Amino acid sequence: MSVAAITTLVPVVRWQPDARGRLERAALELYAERGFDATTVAGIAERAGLTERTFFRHFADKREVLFGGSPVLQERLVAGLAAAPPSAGPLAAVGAALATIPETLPEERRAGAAQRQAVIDATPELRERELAKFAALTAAMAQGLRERGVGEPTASLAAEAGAAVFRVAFGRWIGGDARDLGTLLAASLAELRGVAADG
Amino acid sequence: MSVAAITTLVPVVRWQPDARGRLERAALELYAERGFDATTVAGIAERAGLTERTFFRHFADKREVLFGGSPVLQERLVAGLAAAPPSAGPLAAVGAALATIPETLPEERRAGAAQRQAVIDATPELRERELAKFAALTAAMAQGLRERGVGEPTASLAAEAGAAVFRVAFGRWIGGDARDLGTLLAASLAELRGVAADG
DNA sequence: ATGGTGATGGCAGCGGCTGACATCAAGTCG
DNA sequence: CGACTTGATGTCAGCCGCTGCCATCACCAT
Repeated sequence: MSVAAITTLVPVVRWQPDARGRLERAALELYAERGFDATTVAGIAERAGLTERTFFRHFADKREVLFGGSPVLQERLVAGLAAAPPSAGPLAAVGAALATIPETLPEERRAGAAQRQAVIDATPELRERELAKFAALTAAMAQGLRERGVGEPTASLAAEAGAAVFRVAFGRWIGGDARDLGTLLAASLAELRGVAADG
Repeated sequence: MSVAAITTLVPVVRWQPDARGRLERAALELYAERGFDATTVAGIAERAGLTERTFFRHFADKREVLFGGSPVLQERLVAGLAAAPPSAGPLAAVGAALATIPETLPEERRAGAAQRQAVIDATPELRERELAKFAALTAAMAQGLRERGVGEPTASLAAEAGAAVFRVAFGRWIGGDARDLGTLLAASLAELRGVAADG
């Protein structure tokens, strides 16, 4: 038996790629199968072919593993705000930022997003974390608006409005609305404008 | 030595009163002195003259001990909504509900509220819990408005507006604004109305 | 007296999370 | 080409949050 054959029996490369992604997928599967409370971090790591200690090197805690996409989304939104034409008003700039979201959440990810949301909705601890992520997102957008020269409280209000639009559109998207996310975002924003124009 | 004297050496009553309140005070003190993370539940219980096990009979977890007043506040707000005259519009009803808050948070509690808020602001885990409590409060107010016949999305928007007003007024109150909480709430609500009337 | 009730204590144990140290493939540089 | 560094992972010990289970015992009703 050659040396090459031996080294092939044992992993050729020391570590399989994308440890973080494997942990995220394993966690979502287990949370969906058994529930969040009945899932142990050791169990997640085992399914991912890793150890518990490694899990905590990638994620701060057992909840955070479901929110790995949050920083990406936040960066995109802030970048979208900065890229909006200077002439655009606060809500128009927010709309431009929201319009970049489908790049992060294309149609292929709809089913996965829905599964993830079902898990979150079923677990108080995860809903709490989701609120915190939303608050951070809203604060970042308010900051981005201020950097465009928007004053307070307009910046905070517009950011809150943007968050509300996202919530509504995202809920429709994972709820099975046939329209794509970009269309839903635009429609929800238009509805908000309609409501604001009334009473 | 009489039997009466002996029973006085050892506690006359089996348990000191207000175990829950003692735990709340001990926790706030320790969180303020050493920080949330450096405080153990066993330490809180010890300062309160109880055991760790008893702490968890009164509070679901280490964070919840700072939010014992939340259900009371929520009940008052919902009751205030229900008590507002039927002719009052959504935001006026919310204003009437907010006006009942100073009964729960009178001037004497300002210093304690400020200390508590400083601890919360210094601890991510506690800020997360605070967000959850606020969300619950907002949902309860939206529900109360719906029971007054207010439709969606007006009910949710008015509830969010009420929460924003409370946040602003409360922040000013614990920030040392000389006006009392009732005045601050009314002023903040008036400012919101002003903003809404503009662009 | 007798027995029920409710708040608390004591104890064992799981699991989340952390610090410290070891391992070892792959890259870097002389 | 060999020594040295780097970085992702493994291993282990240990604290602490949190829970289930059973015991205790003042108080209260009958």
